[in-house]
This record gives sequence, structure tokens and C-alpha cells, in this order.
Amino acid sequence: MKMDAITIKDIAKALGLSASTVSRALRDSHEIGADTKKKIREYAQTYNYRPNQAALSLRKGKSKSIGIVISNIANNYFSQVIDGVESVANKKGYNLIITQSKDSAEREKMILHDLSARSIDGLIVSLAAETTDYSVFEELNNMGVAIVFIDRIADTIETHKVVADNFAGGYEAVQHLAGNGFKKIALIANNKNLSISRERIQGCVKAFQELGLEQHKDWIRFCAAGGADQDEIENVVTTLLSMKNRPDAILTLSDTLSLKTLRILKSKKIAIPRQMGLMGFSNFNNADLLNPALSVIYQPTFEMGALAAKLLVSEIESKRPIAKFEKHILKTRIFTRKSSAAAKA
Amino acid sequence: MKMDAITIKDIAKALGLSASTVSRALRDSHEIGADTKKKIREYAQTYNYRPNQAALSLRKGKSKSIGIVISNIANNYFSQVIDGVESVANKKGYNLIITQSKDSAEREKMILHDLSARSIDGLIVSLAAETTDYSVFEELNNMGVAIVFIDRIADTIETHKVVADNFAGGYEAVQHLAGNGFKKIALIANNKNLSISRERIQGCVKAFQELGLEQHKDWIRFCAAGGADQDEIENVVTTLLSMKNRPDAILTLSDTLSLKTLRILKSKKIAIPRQMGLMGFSNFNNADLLNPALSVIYQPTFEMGALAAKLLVSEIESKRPIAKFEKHILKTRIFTRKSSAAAKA
DNA sequence: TTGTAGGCGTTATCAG
DNA sequence: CTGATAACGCCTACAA
Repeated sequence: MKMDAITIKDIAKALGLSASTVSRALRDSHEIGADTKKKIREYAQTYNYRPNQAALSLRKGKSKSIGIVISNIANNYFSQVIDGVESVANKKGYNLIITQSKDSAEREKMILHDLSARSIDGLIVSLAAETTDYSVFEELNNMGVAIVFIDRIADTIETHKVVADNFAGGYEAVQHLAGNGFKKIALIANNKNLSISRERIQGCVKAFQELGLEQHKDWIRFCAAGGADQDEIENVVTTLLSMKNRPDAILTLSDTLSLKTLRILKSKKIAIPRQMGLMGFSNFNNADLLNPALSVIYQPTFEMGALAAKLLVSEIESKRPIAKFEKHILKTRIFTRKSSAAAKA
Repeated sequence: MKMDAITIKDIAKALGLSASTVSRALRDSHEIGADTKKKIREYAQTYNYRPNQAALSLRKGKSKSIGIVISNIANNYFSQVIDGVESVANKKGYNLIITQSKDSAEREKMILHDLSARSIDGLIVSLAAETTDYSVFEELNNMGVAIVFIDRIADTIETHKVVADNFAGGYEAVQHLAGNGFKKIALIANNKNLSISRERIQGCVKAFQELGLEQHKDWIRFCAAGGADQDEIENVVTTLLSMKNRPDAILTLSDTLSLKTLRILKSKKIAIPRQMGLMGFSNFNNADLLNPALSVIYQPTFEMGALAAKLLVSEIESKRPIAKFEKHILKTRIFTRKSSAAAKA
């Protein structure tokens, strides 16, 4: 890269000083003569001196960079999260190294190992759908790598965690649907392994019970690939539609699933909400422009990312080990629209 | 971070060898005894040795990481590009450091300086909307930092460039609109500074001329903030709607503008396409689910990102300086839908 | 107030 | 085939 990159030594030589003096002056140490300091800083300024980060990392064992592991960048939800993470990282002087697991446990593990060797100061992780073995995280934890989980968390690992109130989100969604006359509500969830799937379903089931709604095991379906596999979700929707005891509404429990389900229903000419109500967890900002306008549970993704980054940085920069880790649960918002509207009386 | 991270020295000590021998064995040098090598590698394996990247960077002056500078991660278009970049970077063993300029020239410059000090091997850049002064890039170029521009490029800087065929995209969009009976086509473009704005407009104007369509200076409007400023775009649309000689279609020349314009038109109860045709550059994958289904010019974002990364890596790893830089122009695709449909005969 | 001497982990060079 | 040494750029005792 920089062929000529000026170093502290260069400055020292040019000014007839020692490297340590220059180093101190540059970091504004008070034990340096005002005039010397000024001279040095001016020289550094004009020659555009930048400390070599690799050397700093090596020396300090810190790199001022944090890694983020998510399933997929080109996903609305995660890119909003990253935006939040970046806003804080940037402010605090940390670089952001981004990786995607593509929901593969194996790939996630490789990434994690690679990242941990990169003199990374900390990690923000949203688990891959496939992952069931959390031992890598134990390992990293023991190595002293700071980790913050976001959204898709490993409950058993001792770290800070930032999640949306998935339980309440599911609960409220069912309440809304029921309130609009839907009584036979099917759920389509992401991979069973994921905390978000479990929590959202639990919220829904709680509402089912409280409202005395019909429940049917077959009305809760999982997409192991989270919608990445077109056949999988198409089968699920088709199956639901062809049931003798057919649901009258579908509640999709993840972003990708929501839009994919909408597409499939439309392609099958199912009138929404008349023949099938639809509502979903989604952070698509223009869900109101869809046809029909889609009712959604929306998560504060930016805030979640920013909070995760804040927690991580404070852990990294904390002098003593964190005594007790926090789980932050942020409120979701519900937007009710045409796709789940009540049938006209 | 890793408190115990095992080093080459540790292995050397444990095995009663010298650090250099261990280093060589680990890198599979042929000048090491088969048995010694085996012993070392097994030890490294069991103790989970990972080379310290900071040390490597310092030693080699390379960090196996590339920086990417875009305006906004939480933008559909760019997150798709990043997905492509990541796919290649990952395969080639490079880490991806992501930053966002938020379209601020000042912030872009800071990022660039910061990144260049991070022992970064190369840079993928999509310019901020504000940027008019390209001298930072000259500077970086002279420092020997490999740069590849993507999408929003600086024509005068000598680097590889990857863009969509913006000219053709604009040209074809107008042809389509005209073919469907729209004769008075207004353009809403992103910031004037951006290459993409210029190129797309030029393509449109070419078609205007060839088709003998009415042209009006006031029918070409710019949003300096690219749609980030709600008032700005709202003013533009309102102005277009209230003209005595009012356009019969709007062609939006960027992703954000397209959806924002759709929203504004709908909020004003303008029937699309009857009262106003609408078409836009957009990489939203579900534009067909919108109401009305939106006609779009779609770019091969993933491929563009992947290609940019490929070019960058090959430049980084090339022994001799690049003799001549390439500008790759990738085809766009046009999807025509209801929003630009012909009025019923 | 300034300078000297390691050392962070790795590898390249030069000996043996 | 293996070992010792220096160096990448920076910082931090310890000296002066």
C-alpha cells in the first residue's frame, strides 16, 4: 500500500529528535516542551503522518476494530442493524469488519475463528439458522473476546444481549388478527433453532390460549432455510392452503418469510385479506406501499444495532471484567393495514 | 482479547525448537524435516494456533483486508453490492471493512484517511453525493493504495471502474415509456455531482431527441440529498404536478427516489399510471408486489460488487503496477409493469 | 524534558 | 535441515 508512509522514525530523524520524544509529542504528552511539541506536530501535520495501525495493534493487543457476524448483509433487517452498529463504532473510533454466515453453522465457525485471530477487540453476533452448537462462543468467551449477541441469541452464553420483544410482538399480532375476526391463525416461522422463532411462537401461543383460539399443530410450520429456499416456503404455504381445516390467516415470523408469503399467495390468486389474512414480522419500510398494504410487526433495528455496539465498546474499554451481563429487550411496533383488515360487516 | 493466544514462540519453546523452524514448518516449507514438521503441526493443531494478523500486517505491509466506502449500508442497492464484494473477498481470504459516507464529502475524506492508515490493501469506493473534489483519490493513488470505483465513479481518477450501463438504462426506460404513450416525461435525478445522474440523464435525453419527445428544462429535477431529505423530493414532485404544462410520466433515476416518489404520488391520490406514469431505477426485489406494480430498471448489483472485488484483489496481488485500467459496464435489465402501462385504448 | 532499550509476533537473511 | 538475528512501527519503562 502506502509506499512512502511517513513514520515516527522519519519525523525523529528529520527533526533530530528521538522516536520516543516524537511519539510522546504526537500523543500530546504533558512531559514535552511546548516548542518541541509544536514543531513535531506541525511537521507531522504537513507530512500527513498517520500512525500505523498494524504496529499499534501488535503493540497494544487491541485493534480498534469490531467484527460483526450476521447471516446475510443483503437483508433489509440486518443492513439496518449494521447501520446502527456503524453509527456508534464510527463515533467511538472503531472499524467494522463485516462477515456473513449465510446461515451456515460451518461457515459461521470458520468466520469466528478467522476473526478472533484478526486482533479483533470484540464481536457482534446474530446466529446462523443452522447453529445448534454454541461451544465456539464458550471458547471465544474464555479467550477473553468480548461478544454481544443481537436478535438471534444463544441464551446459555454469558454475554450482553440485545433483542426485540419477540414474545410481545407475536402476542400483539395475534391479538390484532383475532380482533379483526381471524380465528384460525397459522404461523410460518424461521428455523426452529433460532431464539427468535421460539420466542415469537411462544408469544402467539400465549395469545391463542388467552383468547381461546383454535390451535392445531399443523398450523405452526418452520422454514429451516428461513425463506432462502423457495421450494421450502412454497410447500409450506401450499400445504396450509390445501388443508381441510384451513387457516383463515397467516402470521409470518420473519422478514423474508413475510414478503415471500405475500408473493406466493398473490401468485395463487388468493385474495388478501378476504380469503386469507396476512401479517408478518418485517422491517421493510415501505410495507404500506405493497398490494395489499402489509400489516407488520416492526423492530427498532437501528437502535438495536447502536445499543449492541455501545455495550460492546463499553465492555471492551472497561477496566475490569463485566460482573453481570444485561439482556436488553426493545419494544416492537405494530402497524395494522389492509392485509389483516376485518371483513366488511 | 485473547489472553492466552498461543504464538510461534510458545510452540518453539514447548518443542525445544527455534521460532524460525516453527514458522517454516507452519508455512509448509520444504526445507524442514518431515518428522519435525509433523510434530510442529500437530502441536499447533491441538493448541489451536492462529497466526497473529497484526504481526503479519506489520511484517508484510499487507493486511489481507479491503475497505469499502459507500454512502449508506441500509440501502437496498448498496447492501446487494456488498454481498457481492463479500462473496469474493471471503473466497480470497480478505476481510471487509465497511464504512458509510452518508453522502458527506467531509466524512468521506475522513474515512478515506483513516482507512488508508489501517494497513488496508485496497479500497472499493462509491462516491458520496456531495463530493466534487477528487484530490483525496489522487493522493491515495500516489500512495499506492489500490482503488476500484463502483457505480458512482470519478472519471478522472486512474483506477478500475465498475458501473451499470446507466446510459442504456435511461435510454431504454424512455423508449418503453414513449412506446406506452407517455410523451411528456419528467426526470427526477439524484445529486448533480454524481456520474450516475449525468449518465442516466444523457441516455434519457438521447431517447427524447431520437423520438422527438417534448423536452423542458424544468422537467429535469435534481435531489441533492438523493431522497434522504423528505422535503426536497416532496417539493420536486409537487412542483412537477402543479405545472401548467404537466408531465404525464415521471422517471426516477435512483433507488430511493423511486419508492419515495411512489409514496408521494399515492399520498396525493394521483392515479398511477392513469394520471401519471411512473418508472424508476430500482433494485428492490419485490417491486412487482407494490401497488401499483412498479416498472424498474434493475442493475446486476451482486455481480458488480463481485467484479469490483475481483479486480481489486488481482490488482493488489499483481506483481507489477497495472498498465491500463478497465472500465466495466454491466447491462441493466428492464421490468415493465403496471405503473407504466399504456392507457386502455 | 528528552533519550535508550527492549518487545509485541512474524518472517527473511544469513550462518552453521 | 535448523538456528540466531534483525526488522516491520510503535509504545513504555527506565535512564539521564
